Amino acid sequence: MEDVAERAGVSAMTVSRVLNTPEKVRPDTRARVLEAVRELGYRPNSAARSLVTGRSGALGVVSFDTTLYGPASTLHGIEQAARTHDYLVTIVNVTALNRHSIGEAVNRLRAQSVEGVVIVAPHESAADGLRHLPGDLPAVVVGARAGLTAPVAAVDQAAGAVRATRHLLSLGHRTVWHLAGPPDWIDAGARVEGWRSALEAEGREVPEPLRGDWSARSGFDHGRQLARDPQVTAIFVANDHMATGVLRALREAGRRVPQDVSVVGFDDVPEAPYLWPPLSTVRQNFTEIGRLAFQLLLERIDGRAGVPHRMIEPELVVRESTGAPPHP
Amino acid sequence: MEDVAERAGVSAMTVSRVLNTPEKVRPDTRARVLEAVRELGYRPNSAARSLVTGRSGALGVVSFDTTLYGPASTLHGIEQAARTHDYLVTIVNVTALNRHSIGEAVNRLRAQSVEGVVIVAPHESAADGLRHLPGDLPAVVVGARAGLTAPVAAVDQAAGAVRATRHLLSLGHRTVWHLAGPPDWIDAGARVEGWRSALEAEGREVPEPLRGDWSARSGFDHGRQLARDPQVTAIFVANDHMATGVLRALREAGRRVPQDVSVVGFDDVPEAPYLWPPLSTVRQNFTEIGRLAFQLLLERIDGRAGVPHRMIEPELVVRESTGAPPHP
DNA sequence: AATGCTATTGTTAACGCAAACAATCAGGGT
DNA sequence: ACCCTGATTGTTTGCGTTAACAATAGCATT
Repeated sequence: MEDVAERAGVSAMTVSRVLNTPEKVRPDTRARVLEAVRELGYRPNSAARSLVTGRSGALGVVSFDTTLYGPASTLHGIEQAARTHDYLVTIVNVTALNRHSIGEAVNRLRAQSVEGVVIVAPHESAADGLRHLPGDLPAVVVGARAGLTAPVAAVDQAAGAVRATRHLLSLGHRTVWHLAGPPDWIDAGARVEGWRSALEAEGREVPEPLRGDWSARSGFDHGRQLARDPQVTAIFVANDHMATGVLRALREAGRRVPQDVSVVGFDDVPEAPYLWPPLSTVRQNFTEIGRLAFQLLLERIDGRAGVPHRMIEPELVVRESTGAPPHP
Repeated sequence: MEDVAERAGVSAMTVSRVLNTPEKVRPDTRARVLEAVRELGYRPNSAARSLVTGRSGALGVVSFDTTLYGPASTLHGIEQAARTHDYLVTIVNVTALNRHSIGEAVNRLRAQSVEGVVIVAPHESAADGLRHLPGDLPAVVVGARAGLTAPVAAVDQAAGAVRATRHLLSLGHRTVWHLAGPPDWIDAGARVEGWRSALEAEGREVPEPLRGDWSARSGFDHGRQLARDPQVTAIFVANDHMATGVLRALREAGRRVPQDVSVVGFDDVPEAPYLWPPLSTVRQNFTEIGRLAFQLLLERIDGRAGVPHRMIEPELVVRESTGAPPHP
């Protein structure tokens, strides 16, 4: 910086001003400085800058397996929003969501002086870790239950499940079976609750839900079981990947979709319209969640606002995997 | 740090040593210092540390849309490997891979003092940007053609295409049609070349390849066209998502898979075994690519080695979407 | 007891930048 | 000509850490 200053015939401080508050420097000197910067290929040192300002321009994201469609999209949304505000995003994947692993991940990020963290924590078991977040680091949680000290951004999973279930009932099905996600996942639990409440509101029988693990494999396995029961005419599957497996199981068992059995998924993955048949599903806007999480975090970093909890409404997308039940 | 030093009755330098080179400090003083650190809740300031050491402990990853399965998995592999070596990973997504956008992304990362960058750049048009990388920043490229100044880690796409094509020929098909990826993608081009060379090596007719855009939708669209041609008995599709669309198109046209038409995909996405029928495909180990890229980058950062180009061999996975051609 | 080592700890300075305050400059009014 | 004001630029200082060197302590050897 000193070299630049000398070349432009000004002091180092003026160079600093040109870079940070250009409007406070006369246009002609500003031009001289910029020219010198260009000629010397000068790049400010971010470490020195954060040392003195206390700001790093970096955010942390703690996530469970960003290979999954949901977390990957959320991360993408966060990164997009962060980029427009000149923040960089640093990620830490955790293989388990418990108090220890979350604490460690947050500490690693904090050691890098991130200004705040977004924790994508859709597990019940993460709750403990989330309650013990350091109080001095701005944090936002995605997809957790409310009631934390940190703001939460989430999709209203239960509402989505209600819509899926009502849709199937409105087509004339007597009741709706449910292939749920793993017990520890908050989203899975909320979808079960939504499904159950929708059935109960109409006074329908509530079958025992099955438990999958989100994978197409588990959808296939449980799908075979459901296919054997002629009573089953409508299935609400907790995500599209499992629904993919269910579709295959039904087909192998000779049950046609949607003539014999209707299927609704959850997520609306990009392939959903091109499965066979095109899958009716509940779309959650992960990118929007990411954007929202970033907004909340920014408010926190800037010291604004309290502990808002924001819900995003999911949207039912009706395609060809749902229809009226067969006439017996 | 001064406070910790005082509390432990040592100098600040000793505190620094306890944290960085604990073996150089007597066990009892080390214990005292650690105790003081704990009591005061002291955390070293990474900005000050990198200011003086010139190392930040952060890597950058520039990628095109980490929502896609391949880039997401690669990123995951990089992050995993980085974590075991105490590096943190900062990501920048770019929406286009040209010289300008790559340069900008790299500059943003460099402004944050990353020690090196991995560029996931499977586009032909990225080549220009990759040739103009700053020479003073360690960089590794994933999925580009060789011939750069930076090391390249890539899956041998052509070899995978050869395997897929040979597999179909060995089942008795006269020739193999190809639904390729977008022209600008290096992987797409390499797969076309592999497919073509495998056909030519056997003296088979080489049909005009179709061009999709990786999406299930484009697979569906082109699949309908292929389904109309009774000559078509074997299709090599450049990725699994498009193959998903092709399967649906064939089904709608009344052509059975694999009895009438065989289909091979590429990638082996987690859902591939649960499509209907289970998809034969070429598996590329993205996680391994990520790990490899990190290794190469680490060598670069540590000043070891030259410009190695490493290829990973993909693996053909035969499932139920391929079989012998129909007897005419 | 003196010597020479090694292990351990301390002191000084510098990393590159921006905050706070100080100085200077240009113009407007009297 | 003089003072006042606001705009612009400069000077000093400190952010928290570690590298480099200096000093001391501890111990074995003669």
